[in-house]
Amino acid sequence: MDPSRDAHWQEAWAGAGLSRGRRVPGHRKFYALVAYPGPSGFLHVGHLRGYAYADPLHRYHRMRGEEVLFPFGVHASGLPAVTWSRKLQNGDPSILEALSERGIDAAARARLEDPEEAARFLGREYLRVFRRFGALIDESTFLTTVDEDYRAFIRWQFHTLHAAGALVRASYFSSVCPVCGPVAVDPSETDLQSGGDAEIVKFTTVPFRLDDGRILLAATLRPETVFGVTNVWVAPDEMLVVWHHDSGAYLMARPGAERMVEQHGGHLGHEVPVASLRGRQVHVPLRDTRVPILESAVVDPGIGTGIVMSVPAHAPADFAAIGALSGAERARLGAPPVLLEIDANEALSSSEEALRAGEGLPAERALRAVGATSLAEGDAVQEATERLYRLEFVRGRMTVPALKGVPVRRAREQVASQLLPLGGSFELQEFTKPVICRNGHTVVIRRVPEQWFLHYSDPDWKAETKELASRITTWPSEYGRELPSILDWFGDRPSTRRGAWLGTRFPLDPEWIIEPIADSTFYMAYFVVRRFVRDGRLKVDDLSDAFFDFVFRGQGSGDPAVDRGVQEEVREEFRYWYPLDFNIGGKEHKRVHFPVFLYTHVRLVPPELQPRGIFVHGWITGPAGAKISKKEVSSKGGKIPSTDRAMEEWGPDPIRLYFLLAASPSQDFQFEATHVDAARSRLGDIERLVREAIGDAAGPPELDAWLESATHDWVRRAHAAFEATDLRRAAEIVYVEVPALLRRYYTRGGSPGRATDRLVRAWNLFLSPITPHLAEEVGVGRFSSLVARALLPAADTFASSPAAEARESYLDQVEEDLRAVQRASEGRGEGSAGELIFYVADPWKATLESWLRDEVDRKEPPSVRDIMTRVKDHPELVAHRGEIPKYVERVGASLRSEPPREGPEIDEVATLRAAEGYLVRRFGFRSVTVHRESEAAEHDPKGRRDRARPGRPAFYLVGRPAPGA
RNA sequence: GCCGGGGUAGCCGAGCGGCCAAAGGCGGCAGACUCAAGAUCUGCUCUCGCAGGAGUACCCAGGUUCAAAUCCUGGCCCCGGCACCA
Repeated sequence: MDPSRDAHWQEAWAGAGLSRGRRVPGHRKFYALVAYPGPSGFLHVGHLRGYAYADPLHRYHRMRGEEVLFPFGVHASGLPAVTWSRKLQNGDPSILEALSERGIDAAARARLEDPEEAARFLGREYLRVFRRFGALIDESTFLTTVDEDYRAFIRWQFHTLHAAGALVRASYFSSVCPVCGPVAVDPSETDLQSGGDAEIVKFTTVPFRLDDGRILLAATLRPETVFGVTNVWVAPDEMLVVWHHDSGAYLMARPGAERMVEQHGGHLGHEVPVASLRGRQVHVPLRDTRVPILESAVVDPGIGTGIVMSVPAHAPADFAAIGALSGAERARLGAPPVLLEIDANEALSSSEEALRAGEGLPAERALRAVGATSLAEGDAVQEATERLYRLEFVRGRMTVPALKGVPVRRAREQVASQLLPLGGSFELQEFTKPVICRNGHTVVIRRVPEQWFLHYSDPDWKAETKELASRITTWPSEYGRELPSILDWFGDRPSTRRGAWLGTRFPLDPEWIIEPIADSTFYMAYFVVRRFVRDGRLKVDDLSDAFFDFVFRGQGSGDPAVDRGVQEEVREEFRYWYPLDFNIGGKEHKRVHFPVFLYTHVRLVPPELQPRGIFVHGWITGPAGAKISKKEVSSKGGKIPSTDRAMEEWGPDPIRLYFLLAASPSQDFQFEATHVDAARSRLGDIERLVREAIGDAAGPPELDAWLESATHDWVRRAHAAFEATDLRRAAEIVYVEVPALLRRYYTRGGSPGRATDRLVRAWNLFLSPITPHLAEEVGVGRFSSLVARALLPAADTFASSPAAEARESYLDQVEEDLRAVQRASEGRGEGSAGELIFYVADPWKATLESWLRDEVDRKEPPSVRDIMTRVKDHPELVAHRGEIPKYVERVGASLRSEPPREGPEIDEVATLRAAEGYLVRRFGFRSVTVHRESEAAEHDPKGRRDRARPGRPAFYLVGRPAPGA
């Protein structure tokens, strides 16, 4: 079809007001949306996937006569728009290019340096793209989460949640740039220059007291190994610093001390050179013993506190460091104690076994396993450390008297809690690698006191949410099974933060801004109200708590200052569209957005208004399943085209069809331009088939009956697939099966006429949900108004004829057999056959096979003996008793793996005779003749007629010599 | 580590106990059409074949079953999430 026509139909839909959701009392409704996107930049085709499912669902329901609502907004909260604006401000070339392509002049561009403006701009841009994609979005709902009316809504939501006891306060660790404010540390590096893949490690600090009362504060990941400490390491020639906290004074390296201040307060004091500690001893906590302070390069002063407790038996690095000491020093330390053992009953993997080979301390053996001998082999020592730690953590049990038999993972917690009352034991968090913010500052982890949390760990709230999760429909259903464990794992979440973020000020404390995940959990309800604001029937000032209490919860009588009638109308509107039928989103929402969406609805509305469904789709990936990178989306060489480029290249319908057919919605798949080409050419075929099928002449009655019946069947199945939101199945039926059916009808000798016309009318309508532009284009002249608002036919519009369908599948089977034989004879170079003679099985064989089938159903092996006993009493079969044993042998075994024959009996002879002309044409035979087995003796030179089975006629291909032979 | 998802023909991907040598597409081969190329259409695309069949196959190794790509056990490998990132 002509791609320039796409816009024509989009305007026609808009002109007809199709996208506008209307409340029609008494009509069924369908309300679904795609989880709104953040304004992080321009879109590529991958972003359209959710809409490729959402729009067909809406269109399907519209064509069932339901009222539908498909809203859209932009989740401007948080950093994405801020980051985008900053990039624009810094002259990011790809943004500048995209803007100039869209005709944005310098003045308009300058306005976009304001993040809120940028969010609105990108939102309108997304709307334009979705319109171009053919999605019928109700644009009167369009909002961003930084609009004042939305903020009023969010303030109400938080007042209400607070009143319901859903908010609590506690301290919290947050990644923050000391200059720019909070940042998200994640691999996408939206907020960062580098270090997005850093992980957070949590050290426990352990105090080692000097005789003078000062404390060396070591940091460890394995507090339980305090029982194996032989000495304390410090970095040679370093400077330590005193950290004052409460009444304590702790010595440690400066970087760690600074982290301690961030995370636990206090302040730093004077410096102390390591050299001044030389030769001194410290007391080991939880043990009545003293160990020496030693210097070693094993210590990196940047990690932890720069003070390391040495556990040579279990830490390969410590063992290696001891090896570098002088003999005298080593002698002073004595034999390092072994603290734990690996359960001998545990089955170990071969790599784990390797760690334990040979003699010596565990650390010694681990070093041997990786082939390291000295501290200089850093990577190998590191590997030994990681492998040994993992093994001991997962499989080890303590052997020290105080903790005998306790699994290491439990001992770790126990020791940590024993250390706590001693003072000086803190949690110290740090990144595994430097994290640098967008503006070049080093990101730190800071403790935020009095952070507001949403109290998702509340057992009652959680239980109610799990109950809701068990009621909703999920696609795929696996997600429904995952949800309970996700909800179990779900803990309290910070709901506010400070910094340069977009969002709504927290009404209970305007110092804080509501956190982006928390302000996007109930917005489905607000879309309904938004339309009234947009139409000017409500003003921002009208959106008071009293108003929302009434509209969403039916509490009170609304805001006295607002027109009563309008409030009641909004309430009605909300009651009409709610509950939400589907929340559609990518799999990234599985553990964050969808759970909080359920949680919030549980708190705010009664069960009958709580969500009905969640639809999760996978991602479009780059090669090898990797996440799409920036390079791949880049305008030139990128494999993933921008939305506009894709629309120009293919138009919306091929992409929509490609998305539906390429993979199951829940799976990730790689974008392949050649596959979109294929979808486009498939649509070309379909267009031709639809256009050619017009006519009103009757075809062969049996063929027409079959086509009619097959149509009954696919229409029924297509409805079932859409109703079950099995969109891929629906697409398969409409775009693969139906064209194949029509082609088969022609091959079988049908031609365009009344029968194809009827089929194609239904087909044309079914093309509309997924490829709406094509459906309109080919529907011109066939339908008086837009296809998009016509009603889909019911299956019963078409007469079902099991007999006609049985005849066709019989013929299918016959053709399959013929082809198998032809293949074999062609392999011998015999060329194609000239004559075809059929022998149709005698009726007694059907009786016999039904007996065999009985035995199979009873799970008995077919037995000649049993059959022969039954034959005795059966006059019809007695006559054939000579042939029966052979037949049972031949057919009995294969019957087991054949499906039972279903459907009505057919007249094989008549069916084959009716198909004579077809078979001649199809296979190029000179002639086709059909005999009953019992009457075929003189026409069966090769004795093939015995092979005939009910439903599988025997045949003889009278060979014709190959040309030239 | 924990929690998910996966490993299917040259490639992308359906299937998830018997109708499976495995949908659909891409790529490849052959034929039709064309002066030719492209586009389009038709057929083929694991191996063998003594006529509708046999053999080998769905990561590997075992097991359950009359029957396994599909169920179970154990390996190996890949991908994602792990907390504020929507």
